[in-house]
Amino acid sequence: MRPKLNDVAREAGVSPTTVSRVINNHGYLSEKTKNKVFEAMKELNYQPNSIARSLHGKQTNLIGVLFSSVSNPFFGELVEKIENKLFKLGYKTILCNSADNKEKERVYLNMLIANQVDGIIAGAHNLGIKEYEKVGLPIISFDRYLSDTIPIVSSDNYQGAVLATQELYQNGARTIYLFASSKTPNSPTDRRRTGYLETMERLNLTAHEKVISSSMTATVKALLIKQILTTDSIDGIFCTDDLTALIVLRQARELGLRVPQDLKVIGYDGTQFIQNYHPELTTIAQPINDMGELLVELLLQRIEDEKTELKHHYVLPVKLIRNQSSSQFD
Amino acid sequence: MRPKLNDVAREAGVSPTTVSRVINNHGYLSEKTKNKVFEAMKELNYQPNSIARSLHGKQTNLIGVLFSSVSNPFFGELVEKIENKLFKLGYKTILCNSADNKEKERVYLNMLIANQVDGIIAGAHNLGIKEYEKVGLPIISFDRYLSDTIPIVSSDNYQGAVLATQELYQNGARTIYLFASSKTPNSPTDRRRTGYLETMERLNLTAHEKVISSSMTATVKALLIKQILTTDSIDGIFCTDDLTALIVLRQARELGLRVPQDLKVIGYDGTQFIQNYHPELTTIAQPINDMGELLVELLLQRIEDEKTELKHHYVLPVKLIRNQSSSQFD
DNA sequence: TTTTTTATGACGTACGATTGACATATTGAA
DNA sequence: TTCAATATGTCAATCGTACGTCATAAAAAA
Repeated sequence: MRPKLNDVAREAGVSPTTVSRVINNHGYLSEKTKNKVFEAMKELNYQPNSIARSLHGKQTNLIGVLFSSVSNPFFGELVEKIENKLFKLGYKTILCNSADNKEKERVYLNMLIANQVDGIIAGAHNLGIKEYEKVGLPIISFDRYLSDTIPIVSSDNYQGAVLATQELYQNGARTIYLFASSKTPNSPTDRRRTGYLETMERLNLTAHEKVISSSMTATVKALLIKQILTTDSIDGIFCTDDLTALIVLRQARELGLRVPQDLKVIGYDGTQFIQNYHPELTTIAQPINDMGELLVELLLQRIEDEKTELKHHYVLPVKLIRNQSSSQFD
Repeated sequence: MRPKLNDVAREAGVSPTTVSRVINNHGYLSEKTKNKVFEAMKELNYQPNSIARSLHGKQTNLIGVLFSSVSNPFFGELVEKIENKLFKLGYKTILCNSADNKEKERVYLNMLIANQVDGIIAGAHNLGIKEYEKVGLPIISFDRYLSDTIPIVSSDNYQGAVLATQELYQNGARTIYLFASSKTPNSPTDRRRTGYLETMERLNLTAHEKVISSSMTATVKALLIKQILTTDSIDGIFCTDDLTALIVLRQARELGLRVPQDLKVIGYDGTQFIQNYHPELTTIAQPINDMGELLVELLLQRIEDEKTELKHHYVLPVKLIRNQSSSQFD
């Protein structure tokens, strides 16, 4: 049986109240007593039962972190940043991988409520506004609109797309395609799409959109992309995520297309992973670190004071990482 | 204020006791009352406060999942499997990224205890046996020895190394190097090392070991590897992880070494990610799915009955995934 | 009709810690 | 010496739920 507050009191030769006071640093306390109590705690390897403390209305210091999947390096890295920051501030991360499953997301949401989490960082959004609004907990959303009261943190998707399209253009591409992972409004991909479309228009070029759905397996994506590369005559592709860009590079190589001479490719996300292991890929890097920090920062502000005025949308700048896949002399 | 059991009782026009009975399906209950209660629960959007339930001695249904980092695709995928399985069985995952930091790991361990987790899956091990033994909770370890009482789940590291080395040999390599991510006993890498060494001996070949420390950045690794490839005359490399293998492939390409003609390379892990995005790499695939399932399975057995007899070491079979990096005709 | 079985309510205690009210003792300063 | 500040103890209520004990009533079986 784990030791409890009373055991510590007995061990230290003080009253339970005093032990509680020491733990919470509450009221008058002499150094001597404090030390006695601390020693007793160490001796018994005592950890205050946070369940009991939470029941008292104290915070649980639990934060629900809801993403579709951590096996995607982008989310893996973002979740890692978030977890790190939360840990530093004394919070614990409950990891929820919704796998883009509406039902799972709903169950998770309820579970988080039942577990009295202090707040939620939501990076998976398959549910409607209503479901999120009735949660009644501080929520910060990553990169997607949930409701008018839930702040959003995202990278500058529009500007990223503009940069990407311009980069392709400046390096000589004229038949520039967009490979988008989905085509849903309210999704970040859609701002990237808009950025692409408007830039193409400004450049007086014809836009070409292809949806490479994120629900497809890599093999199917590869097949589809190979087909597009074979039938269409393309010299520039902006992929709304790096992983799709990797497939494009591979298919291009297999088809004997030279990159960047025949085909310029640019991705989006710019994870550390991509930078480390695919330094040939030009990409729009999201500020993963800053986004993680900000998500946590804002959430904690809301937790400390639920009436804190927050902007509805925090847009963080992106950065073009120019590499060989778009520019011969990088 | 969130609704409580009493509110539900009032709403449903029954006694609190009855509501509790409905929730826990305890004692005699008519369909009619059940429905009334369920409707009231839905009406008020009521979620039993799991904090309060836990305090009452029930399980918390929280599991601590301790790994060094989820941004590494291998751990990302494994954690995802674990989280999935746990979720299916009604458990919640508290994610802990120790970042190979001893202090962080210790703090996390204490935190998990304070949070009354029902058990721990430990995939980060920088602490000594004692620290893990005094946790006093069901623990299952991934791929590393923690103590005599803590079961281990791992892939067949020895056999994997044997397969890898043989594969290189059978494809003609004779100067076969081992690129190991560390050189600590008790670590899985060490069994891979042993497998390599013994196979080399059996083949009457001279072993060559190089440590490519996992604490180095990708750039430094690349530099070091380039140097080795330049000075030493090598025709086969077994890397104890896939990411290092990727760097080797890239450096070889930059040095004009043809793979697999001049140099054969084989990695270890075989994540879905590698299979999707680097289908050229021959690798020893760990059964990530099975390992995740087994880790959870064993842990829950221990939780349900702490005296369950478990084997001390569960070794799951690995599979050679033969691709172009080791064999010209794959 | 009598006895079981089924269905619900009322009440109290427990889980482990927090916290306020109140009492008492030991200091040190005025 | 006397008052205030400091230091500790006792006691009880509280958080939201679970569940055992009793009591009671209705429905079903004997």
